[in-house]
Amino acid sequence: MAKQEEVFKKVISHAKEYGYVFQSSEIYDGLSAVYDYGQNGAELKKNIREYWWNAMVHLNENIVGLDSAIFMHPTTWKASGHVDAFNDPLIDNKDSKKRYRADVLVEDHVAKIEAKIDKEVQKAAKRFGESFDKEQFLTTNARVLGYREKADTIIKRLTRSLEDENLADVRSLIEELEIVCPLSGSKNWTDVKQFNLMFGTQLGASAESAMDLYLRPETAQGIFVNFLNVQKTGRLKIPFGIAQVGKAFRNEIVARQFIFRMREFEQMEMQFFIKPGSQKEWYEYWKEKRMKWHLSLGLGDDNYRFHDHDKLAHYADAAADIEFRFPFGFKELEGIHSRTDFDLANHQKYSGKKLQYFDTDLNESYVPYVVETSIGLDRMFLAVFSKSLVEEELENGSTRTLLKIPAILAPTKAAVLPLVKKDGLPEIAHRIVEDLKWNYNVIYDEKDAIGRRYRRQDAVGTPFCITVDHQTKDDQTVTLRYRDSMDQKRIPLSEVNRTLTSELDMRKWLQKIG
RNA sequence: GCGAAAAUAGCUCAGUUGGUAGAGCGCCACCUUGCCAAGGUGGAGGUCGCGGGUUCGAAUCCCGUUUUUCGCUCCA
Repeated sequence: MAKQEEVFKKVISHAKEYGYVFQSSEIYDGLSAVYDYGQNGAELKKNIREYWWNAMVHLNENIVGLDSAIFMHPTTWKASGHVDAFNDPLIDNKDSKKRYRADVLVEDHVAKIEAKIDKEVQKAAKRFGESFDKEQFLTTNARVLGYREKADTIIKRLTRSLEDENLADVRSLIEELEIVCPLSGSKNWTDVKQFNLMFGTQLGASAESAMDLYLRPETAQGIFVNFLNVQKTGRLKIPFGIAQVGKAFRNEIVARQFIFRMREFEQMEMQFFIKPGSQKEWYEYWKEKRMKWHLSLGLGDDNYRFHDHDKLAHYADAAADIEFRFPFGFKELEGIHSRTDFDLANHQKYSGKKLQYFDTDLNESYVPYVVETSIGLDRMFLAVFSKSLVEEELENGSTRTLLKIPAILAPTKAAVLPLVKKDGLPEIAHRIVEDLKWNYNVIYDEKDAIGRRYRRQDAVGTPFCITVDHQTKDDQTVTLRYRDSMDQKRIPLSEVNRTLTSELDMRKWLQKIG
């Protein structure tokens, strides 16, 4: 455990030291759970985004892209369920220091009452044997009716209090029911506090005409509300997908673990629209497809695993996470959800606009079902970065700090280095940079001994070094040095661009997806 | 949000019973070397997270606060 912590600390300081991730507003003491990406972080993030976009949008004929706005009509969030579900009334127990959802505490209490009803039913069934009529018993037995009424009254009062945002009454309810903390058995509760996980803001410059808005807590809804626009203008036939990358915002109660859980984060989501009833097979299809995408980067197959959800979100009929072995353990990296027609049907209901697809094969209209893949770009960044950072023991006993980011994602693809900064070598090196920069992000470095420059590039994650020496002037060859193996080979100057092209060919990487 | 720990140079850290801040690495300039870092010379960089208090005097003691990490909790 202590070792894990050490590794994670190293990841964080390396990310800062080499211009990948800085804390936001650092000169003002920082802002909690908000981070900025530096010169190299911006490149890595962009490359991950591109790798995803190519794999999803360009390599699938039936998937198209979208870039919808962060602001959306407020009703969107009613339809999506976020207004209700993202508002949690929470209560703390002062003795056990545990926090609970107040409504869940009450619901659990009601469940206990309902368990008593079941018990009565079982007892009666035993007593009456085959002549037992369950329906009749439930509607006539005095004890059962008493329990029933009690349960209904509680739920009604809870529902009304929540609707009226009367949190004081929720607390009174908990006290009147003498609900105790499951852990400490204590009835020593704090007030019920409301936590809104969505960020609010206003549209309109003057206060009177302002409209309350939320910053989107997920990008998916932008896809759903544009479903018909895209389908019709793109002449798309089911099954088809819409993909989008963009910022989302959540006012997390606890946002922690570096860039793993931030208040402002970036999602890469794809909503795949399908025929109702086919969700099971598409859900399996995308689980497998997405896992292959991850494995294509070669970060280590045993660092990934599926985690199937038992408890499902309000919209889903099946859900699984792809978990990654982060420095602090296996955690969710991507989610694959079978969302049924929950979102489209609700938008249809709230907007009064038909969101249906006419299936020419079946000769009928229906609201499509949706299978979603949703990956956190920042989490993917952390996965790549943390797994790439290694300290390597060399044969001579020294250690080498190495950031072996997959070459396709590396911020800088190659460093061009003159062996010495005289005898015309810098000029040749500069010419190489001039040539390569049209295709790749490359840098020039002439400071310090060549070995040190190699190590510098190792630490910042540059996969290739191209070294110009005196021999270059004689036979037009340079040394190509590989970051991971430290191997070097001589190649003709004229081959440099082609060699990089082959090493960095997205086809070569993405074809592993199959 | 509760509890614990921490915050000193870009990074990692030292700093004695309270007496005006140091190292290593890194960075910059010049010299030297020239295919796997840590040769030489010179240099830049810190109101010791921030704000109060105690004191003749605070990086050091006290209170508050911010940020980070860990545990609990939460996580569509």
